Amino acid sequence: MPELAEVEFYRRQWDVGLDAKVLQIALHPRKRIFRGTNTRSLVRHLTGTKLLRSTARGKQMLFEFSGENWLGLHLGMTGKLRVEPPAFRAAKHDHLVLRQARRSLVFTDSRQFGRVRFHHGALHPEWWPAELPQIGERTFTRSYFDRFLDRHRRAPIKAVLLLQSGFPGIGNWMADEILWRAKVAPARQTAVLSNAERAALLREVRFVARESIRTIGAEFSDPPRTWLIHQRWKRGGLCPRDKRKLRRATIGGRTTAWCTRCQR
DNA sequence: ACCCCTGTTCGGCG
DNA sequence: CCGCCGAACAGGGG
Repeated sequence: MPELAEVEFYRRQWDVGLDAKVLQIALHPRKRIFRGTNTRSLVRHLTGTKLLRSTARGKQMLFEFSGENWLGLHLGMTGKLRVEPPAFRAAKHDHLVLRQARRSLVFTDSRQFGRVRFHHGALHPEWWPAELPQIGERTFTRSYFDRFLDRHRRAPIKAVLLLQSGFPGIGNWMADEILWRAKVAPARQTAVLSNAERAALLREVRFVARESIRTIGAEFSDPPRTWLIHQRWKRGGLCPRDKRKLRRATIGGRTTAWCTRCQR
């Protein structure tokens, strides 16, 4: 499920638990979701702390707790955050439950492609990409964008848009949406893109990120009906612009939908 | 039953 | 060492 805007939506689900203490923590340390994480340390340090704030960078979320404690969550393909009553019983895929007096904060992920990390210390954890320019920040400039594309000249632009080290938060549907709006075919190598095509791509990267956060990120409401996302998984889905049947193929390792007429 | 999947990581190859 | 690709991870839904 989760790309930039969905991550933002789920992060906010736990806002109701801000400024409240974590009384108890329920987890199963052997689950794959905790790979590489010291769960004993997590439980020992986090119990009794207060949830102070949270942020997201791309698809990664960071929850800060009192006493210099940091919980990193990644939703993978099927992760979700939600809130349940205090005495709620965790179901099979509810891998982490933070009990507060008034509620339980729940992290669930059936496929466990997501991840739970923990860090105790005064500064951000080393795995937190604090310096990586985010789409929508002033640091995400045309020259930064160009330099990233130039480092991946032989790859199809679709694959490059999916690289989290350059486009934090972009996932499969957003990449298709961006390419469709910019009228660029997904298999084009970045090396052959014109200056005008690069400009269009950067413009649409920003637009799709901003608009999806405004709609999906705030209320999980649908993006405008004219967006490709509403057509791309339908059998016989049509290009919203010229009503031609969308083509589907695997590009950059992922199923890709595009219009062969308006994307060149 | 069978095929599909909004993500990341790792090993192989050039 | 770098960039690119395909497989693997795991479970649920159509």
